[in-house]
Amino acid sequence: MATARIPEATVARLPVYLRSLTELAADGQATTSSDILAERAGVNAAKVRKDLSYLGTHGTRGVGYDVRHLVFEVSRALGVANTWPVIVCGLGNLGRALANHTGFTERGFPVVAAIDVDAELVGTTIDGVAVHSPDKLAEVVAAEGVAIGVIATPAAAAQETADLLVAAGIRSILDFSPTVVSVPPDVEVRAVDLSTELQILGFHLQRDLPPEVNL
Amino acid sequence: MATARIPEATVARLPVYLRSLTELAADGQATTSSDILAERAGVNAAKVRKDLSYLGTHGTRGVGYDVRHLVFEVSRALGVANTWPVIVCGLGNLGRALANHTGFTERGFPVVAAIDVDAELVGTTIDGVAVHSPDKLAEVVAAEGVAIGVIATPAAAAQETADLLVAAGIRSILDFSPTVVSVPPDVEVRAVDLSTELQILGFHLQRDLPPEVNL
DNA sequence: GTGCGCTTGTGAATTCGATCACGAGTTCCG
DNA sequence: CGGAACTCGTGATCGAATTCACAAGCGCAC
Repeated sequence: MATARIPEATVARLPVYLRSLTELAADGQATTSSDILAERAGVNAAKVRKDLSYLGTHGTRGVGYDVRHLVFEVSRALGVANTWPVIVCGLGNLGRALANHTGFTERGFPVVAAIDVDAELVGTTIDGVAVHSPDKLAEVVAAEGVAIGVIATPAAAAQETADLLVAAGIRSILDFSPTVVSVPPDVEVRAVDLSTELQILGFHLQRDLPPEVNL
Repeated sequence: MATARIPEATVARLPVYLRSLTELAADGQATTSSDILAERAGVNAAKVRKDLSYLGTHGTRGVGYDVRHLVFEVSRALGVANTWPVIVCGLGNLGRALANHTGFTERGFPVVAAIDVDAELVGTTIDGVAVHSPDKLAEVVAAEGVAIGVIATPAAAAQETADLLVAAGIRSILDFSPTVVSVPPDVEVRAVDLSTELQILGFHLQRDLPPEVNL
């Protein structure tokens, strides 16, 4: 019962397993194996088995896993039954795209509000999402039961936005700005930095084309 | 000269260091220490020193690092001098935001073209980016010297898109679709999955609020 | 020039994650 | 019922990344 500690690396893979399992279920597969799951999730079979073992999940030796039961187990581990309302801060290109993104609501992360400094936007709604001014943030968070803040502001406003979110009681932040925001230790920040991702790809490209030696 | 192997984890941090260093330079700091850099980059000082040591970089004991020199070293390691043209595949909410995003060009990743299946869009330009039909992909890639493909299509089209990119000779892919695409081993894929990120945050939220025991 | 405070660079220790390899349970066939 | 084929669960091993801790180098003050 006491779900022992699940390693961070495993947690990061659970959503992928869950998607693969959902597909398998949709395909009418009643049962599956670590090999098949591994193939679908793009990892190796031993890792799948070890990851699933942390859930206390029991497959059946010689047979495999029951797809529906595994969907249930992984869902429970991830807490998919819960709904975590999200607020999007910053309605530039990216913020707008995120506010509109339908995939979030489907997975239990409805975007319930947005924040922007632009007085023209405040008071309007964007795809059904009401836009508020930053100084209303705490109020909105409380009213809507917001659990997760998304930072999609320009870099210069990111730290300030993070501070507002923290002050409003938010403890989970998804940060798309190209900065490192600092927050109290009990707040979790996941940074998604598109430029960094590209730069990592660029690094490897450069590495694979070595003839160019210096600048 | 022979830049020994730089660990993957270090490569992923170099862009962050580079940003911090650029800020420090803009602030007029001529010199800095691993402590200050660590603070700015959100990591610890020993890690900064070890990471920088892989670059063969030499700071000065008792003094610290010369900011300009370090900017130069990190830039060279990352190959920032190079320009890697990008093509965006799929012009939904996210694809459009990415195509418009100005930050990419600034960092050497200009979006030079876009692909979409929608016949209404093909032939138009979105923020100066020409939209082509998927069957022109190889042609466009060759003409524009595209180095990196971004997949921003719906999940169902992601694998197909990846196959097209690979066939067109692309070896670096940034994948925003909530899927695992399979590609030949010499192609690098970095997956950025927004739903997964949210689910990981959700997992920790659930963990920190344990009173709810079962469902 | 000597000593002190500061900061780097790096071997050593530790932690964490990935992978291997195999024992054990299950099904099915003859 | 016996054996073959299959697949899970997991201890053991391996490797990568992080962290520790300290010797060595530098600059300044006196």
